[in-house]
Amino acid sequence: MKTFSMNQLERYPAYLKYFKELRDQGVEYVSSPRIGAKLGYSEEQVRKDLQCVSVSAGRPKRGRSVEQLIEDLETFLGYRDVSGAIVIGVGHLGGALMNFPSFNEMGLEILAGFDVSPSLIGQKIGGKEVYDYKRLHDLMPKLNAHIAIICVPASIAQSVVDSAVCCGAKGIWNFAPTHLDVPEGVVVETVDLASSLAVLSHRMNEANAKKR
Amino acid sequence: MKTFSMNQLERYPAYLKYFKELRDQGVEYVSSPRIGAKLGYSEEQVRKDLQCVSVSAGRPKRGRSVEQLIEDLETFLGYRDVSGAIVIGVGHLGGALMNFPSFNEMGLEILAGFDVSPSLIGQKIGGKEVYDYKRLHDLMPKLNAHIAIICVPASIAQSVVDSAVCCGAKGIWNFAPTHLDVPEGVVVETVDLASSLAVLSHRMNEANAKKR
DNA sequence: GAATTTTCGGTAATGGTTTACCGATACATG
DNA sequence: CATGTATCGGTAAACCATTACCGAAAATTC
Repeated sequence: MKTFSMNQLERYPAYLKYFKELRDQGVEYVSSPRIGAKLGYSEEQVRKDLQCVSVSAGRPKRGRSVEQLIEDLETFLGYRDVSGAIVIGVGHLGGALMNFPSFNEMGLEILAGFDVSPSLIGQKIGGKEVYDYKRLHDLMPKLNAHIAIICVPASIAQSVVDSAVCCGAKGIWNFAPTHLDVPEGVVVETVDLASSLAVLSHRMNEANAKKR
Repeated sequence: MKTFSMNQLERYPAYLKYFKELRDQGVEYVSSPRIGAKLGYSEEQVRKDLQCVSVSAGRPKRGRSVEQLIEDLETFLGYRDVSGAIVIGVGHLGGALMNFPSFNEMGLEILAGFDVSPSLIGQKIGGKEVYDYKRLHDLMPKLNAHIAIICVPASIAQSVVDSAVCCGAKGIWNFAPTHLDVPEGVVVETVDLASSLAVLSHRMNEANAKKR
């Protein structure tokens, strides 16, 4: 197995999803050009991406085994070892994530939510209990959760993260629009809607300018 | 103004957010090293990033004018011209986006939602009406919405996007976990949670492996 | 007002990612 | 069984992004 870049890593889930579709359709083999056409990548890029994660080689004129690719990618992405996570901040977004059905397929299990709002504490959202945020120190270690999903306002996100790290969080999935500092050994991944929107707007302007 | 990359574009919203915080604190000037320390970038990168969007030069020993930076970035990011958008699929996620308060600050105005569920049609979510999806062709042009925010299941996302494009959508903000094909002149930006999670998991594994 | 410090802008070097190309190989076809 | 074609893996080139460096300039200090 070769080395791979962050960009490649970001593409792998899309490959896996497509391969599962193919499997459901009964397709046994798939070629790089076909994959590229479907997902919007060049065939060279597809080949290079898959070479990094695939144990077996592709066969000329046929392509690669769909079943094998799925196995390789699931193993590579860690979808077969489940990590426990908690959601901190069960507002609209936090609640939506707790209701998200497909995290389980990705090796992520949301175990519980935490919030300060009395109207939420004790409720079940997406089948998981919402606990009082005060009980984080007590419950997070017991739940054996290593990922904290941060859905609180930006203004308090840093202090919430500090608490989560203190309770044993090794990964922070940050949905608050702010940069977070964490100690060595803890990882932060931020989902930044503002960035995504900036890219969309910019490309829309570009497309519009080109037209004229 | 120089050329800039997509990566830089993604960083600009974070800069802007920080500069607004500084303004609220009454800070008038800010230097690149200070910005970098706060946001986790190198000072060289900050300088290069800001040189691309800033009209005025920074001053040695002082830095750049916070007020000027905010103006430059807001103009550059298009936060001063508002685009109308609609949400298609008012489930947990779509509803959360309709309730999101800060899109207005980013030049995005959500005008309405569309869904097929009778229990949602006619409701108000985040102060905006939810209409029957059947009325998309009728209403989308009247609303003058150019962005469609896709929050439907992946299986129907492509057909929904085709309809939205047909109704005049020039930009697609895609929250469905699937690749979408659109005609020339239309832009798609996908928010891919699976990718983000893959990066988080991978970096957690790396951090964990390093520790030993 | 001279010396020191901080930050600046610009350019060069580095590192990383994507694209392009090429000979080899397995399958399909006649 | 020979020929043609689609796809493969690998390597080289091109492209883009980040990092490092340096002389200059504005503010501060003495």
